[in-house]
Amino acid sequence: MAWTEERVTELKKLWAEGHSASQIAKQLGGVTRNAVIGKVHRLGLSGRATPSRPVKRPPRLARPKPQVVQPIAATATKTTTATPKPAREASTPALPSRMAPAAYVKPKRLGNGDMVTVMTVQDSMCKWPIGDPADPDFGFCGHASDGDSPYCSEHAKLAFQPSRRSRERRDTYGQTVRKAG
DNA sequence: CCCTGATTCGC
DNA sequence: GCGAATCAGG
Repeated sequence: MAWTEERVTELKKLWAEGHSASQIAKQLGGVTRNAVIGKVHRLGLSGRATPSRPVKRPPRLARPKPQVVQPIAATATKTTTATPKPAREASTPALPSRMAPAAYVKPKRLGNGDMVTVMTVQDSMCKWPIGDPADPDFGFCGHASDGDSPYCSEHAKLAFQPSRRSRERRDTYGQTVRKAG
């Protein structure tokens, strides 16, 4: 497929609209995304609004030649192919930068008893939810958790009950909940 | 493993 | 000029 003026125009348009190279290639048809990118570069309109990163990588080495077929030359000039083992780079001295644990924030009385909030709950504290997450007063139990459990011994019992009869219907919990953060 | 754009280079 | 191969990264 040749790059006719029309196709180039379309390419420019789609590219300007922010479509990805693969999208454009798909729409134009007959070309791969590589072709699109190549054309885009040749047209000199490569850097639009870079989707994510500025990406400034150092110059890449020239494309190594695969040299798939290697018929044995009559005049064997190359005797041995030295295979230099890439010496293991010196490992970066790991910085012992360990973040100091956040200062313990003593749960204040929020009018919710011993409850802690999402801001104050932390490790070793029972994370059993109290109240409605949508509620401003929502918080957690906050009692000492039971070992590895995220809950205190009391709530752990509630949290890990064997099974609820059976989950006859799985309607409510499909994949609907995803961004309830 | 999916995707993205970037680059090189044989054609 | 073209685009596959490859790279570098999200």
